[in-house]
Amino acid sequence: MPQTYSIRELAREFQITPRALRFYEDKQILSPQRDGARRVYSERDRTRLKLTLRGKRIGFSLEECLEIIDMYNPAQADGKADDTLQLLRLCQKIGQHRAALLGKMNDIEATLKTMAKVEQQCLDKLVRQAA
Amino acid sequence: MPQTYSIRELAREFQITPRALRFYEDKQILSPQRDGARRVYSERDRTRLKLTLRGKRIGFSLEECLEIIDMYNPAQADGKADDTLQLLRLCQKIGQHRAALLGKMNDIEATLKTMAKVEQQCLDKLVRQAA
DNA sequence: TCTATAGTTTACCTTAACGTAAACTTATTG
DNA sequence: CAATAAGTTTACGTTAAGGTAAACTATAGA
Repeated sequence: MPQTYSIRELAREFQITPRALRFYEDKQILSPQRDGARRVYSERDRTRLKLTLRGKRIGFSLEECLEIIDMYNPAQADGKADDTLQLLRLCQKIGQHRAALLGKMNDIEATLKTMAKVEQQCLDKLVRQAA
Repeated sequence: MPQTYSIRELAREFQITPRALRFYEDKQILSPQRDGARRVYSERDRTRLKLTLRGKRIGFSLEECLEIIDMYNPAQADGKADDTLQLLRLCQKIGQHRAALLGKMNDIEATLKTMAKVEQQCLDKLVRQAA
């Protein structure tokens, strides 16, 4: 039988509160099963949560996270499958997201460079003071 | 004489509103001079704005942006200059920020990998449909 | 049986980052 | 001189992402 998790287990593992998990459910990011009234999270929920938190860390809103996750999640294997147009649109979206991510990478690299400079100046001063 | 900018010029250049610029001033990020009542932004303000927007794009709050900018800005050349302890603390902070940024880079790379996979699957399907 | 412990829903509160509207002041221009 | 256009302050509104409190249920252990 497949792994499942209680709300507290997931909360503890990812260092968030149960409230946040319920909130994400409200936002359609998670959709746990129920055991009576209790939420029972599946491995799929756990994965979606992980991706959500990853998205948040790089500055995406929950709405954006949801869009990205749903996009990359071929769970919609409904009857008629994806038609050509859908697939092409997906490719377009991927291109856009890739551009956004590469932009963020550039921003990070630029910041890292500045930091390295400041660190050098800083160390130089320290050396001079210790001399 | 040094370059200066009106609120509208800066707003247009960075695709934000004058309101946002006033807001950043309120948050101590910018501190434009005045010509009567009008704000006159210096090159320094422009740079700080640029760094702020860069920080925002990689998911930092305005408060974090301010901290980072002030840290990397050796404008506090006050009388007694930086003492050893201050410099060491700065190095520590830089280390922390670097770790955060590297973490974000990893998150981005992981996302890019997933995207590439999905794109491949997508293109495979398209090829099959077109065949 | 009493009491922790984990869980639930409902509902209002909070913070960040602005948006929006009102009411008013210069500066320029037809 | 009237009318834009750009700017100002003050103040209330809004959205996202939860926090927090109240009131209640279910279950496991002393």
